Amino acid sequence: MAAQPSPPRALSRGRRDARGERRRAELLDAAIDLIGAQGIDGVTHRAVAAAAGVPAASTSYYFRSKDELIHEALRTLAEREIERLRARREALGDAVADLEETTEALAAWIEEQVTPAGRVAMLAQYQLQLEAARRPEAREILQAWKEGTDDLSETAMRSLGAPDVRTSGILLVCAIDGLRLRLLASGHAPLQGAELRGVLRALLVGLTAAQP
Amino acid sequence: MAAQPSPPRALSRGRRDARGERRRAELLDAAIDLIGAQGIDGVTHRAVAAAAGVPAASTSYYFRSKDELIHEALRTLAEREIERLRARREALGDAVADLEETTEALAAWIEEQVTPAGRVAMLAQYQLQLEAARRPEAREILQAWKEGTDDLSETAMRSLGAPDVRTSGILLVCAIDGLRLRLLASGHAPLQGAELRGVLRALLVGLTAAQP
DNA sequence: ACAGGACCTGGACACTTGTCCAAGACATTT
DNA sequence: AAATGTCTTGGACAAGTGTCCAGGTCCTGT
Repeated sequence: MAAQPSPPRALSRGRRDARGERRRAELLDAAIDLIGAQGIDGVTHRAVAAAAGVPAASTSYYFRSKDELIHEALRTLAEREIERLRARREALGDAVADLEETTEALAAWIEEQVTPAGRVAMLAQYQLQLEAARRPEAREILQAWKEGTDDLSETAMRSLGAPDVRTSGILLVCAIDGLRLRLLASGHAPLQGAELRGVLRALLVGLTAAQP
Repeated sequence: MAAQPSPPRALSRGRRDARGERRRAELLDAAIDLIGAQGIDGVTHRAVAAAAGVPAASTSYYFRSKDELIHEALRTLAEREIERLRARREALGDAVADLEETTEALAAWIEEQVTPAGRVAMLAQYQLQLEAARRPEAREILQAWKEGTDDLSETAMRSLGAPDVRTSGILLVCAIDGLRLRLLASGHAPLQGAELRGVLRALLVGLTAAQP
């Protein structure tokens, strides 16, 4: 029996090469796009490889299994979005804010996400939420994300002088989540620019005024 | 050439027999459960048949294709939920309502849906919404459903004396949708009985008070 | 130049899937 | 009881899937 060299397959952890890192990232990007465009079950080794423009076996080289590929893709997506949230939160700071500017910021934030480019990320996020309803591993990924949105939302409500920032923060997050889902599902935007701002202003006013 | 008899396969429309109707309904029930428990792609001919306790070929006999099976299942689910909504709406009538009773009704409505039994229907609904973001056929099914929820929601806001029932109605629906999704995704209920009622009361107060 | 490792990939395997068929079981009408 | 149309189902098929392997290529350090 020849001395068995350390098995070359299925490394996927402990990489060294920069090329490898890059290709791995490309595969994850392709997987995220696929999740948004086709749903989680649209993610197959062959589809991901084709979308990334690489041969089929690559995905098996960089990921131990399809589950790991999907998991890593969702984790990566969450990481990015959390970073975006953190940046916004940073930009907001602790300054007291006007109702109008907050409304405008929110509307812009939402409209930016309804962009074709943003759609993918949103769809992938909702996919993740449904996944979380079923699999605890996904719940873990979602946890940090949720903290990010809650934090940003609380900050916004605090800057508006809301009495109970926790409750109203959660409500704001949920309302926007529901709004975005509605925008997604109905295809055409049911709430245009001015009307959307009206709705958001009403929501903010309501949440700010409410006493627990 | 023998005279070809009318092809016996793929009827799926134009049934006569009552047995057939019953089995078809059982298959649809099984499919709906599967959608809730495993997602839309958990629906396979064999899985549906197994869940319904019938041989595998049955599903192909009653449905022209897997797509038709899924479509019919989603349609059936929507039909049922719309009927539930209509009944609620009926019960509400046009009476002026107390903030407390509306809060209580809403909370009960939500808590009823977080039941294991209700979870399946909720999950299936969100699955449908994501499907609608991708396929126009699903959008059609969702349309009637959305009208039902909006109608009920507007009625509730009107009975509370809200100034703009359309806007606040939509917001109420979206907020509750977001809340339910959060409940689903986080597994454990993050908003218990009393706290949930607090949040809902705040939301209703806010929406009622807001001036457009 | 060369060795060693990481990277890369064409091809193969077992398995699941959607769909179909042909033959039988059953009910109802004649 | 015979006929007729529906229901029922075991089995088969091609297509697609996850995963693996054996051998290749490329880069980096010496």
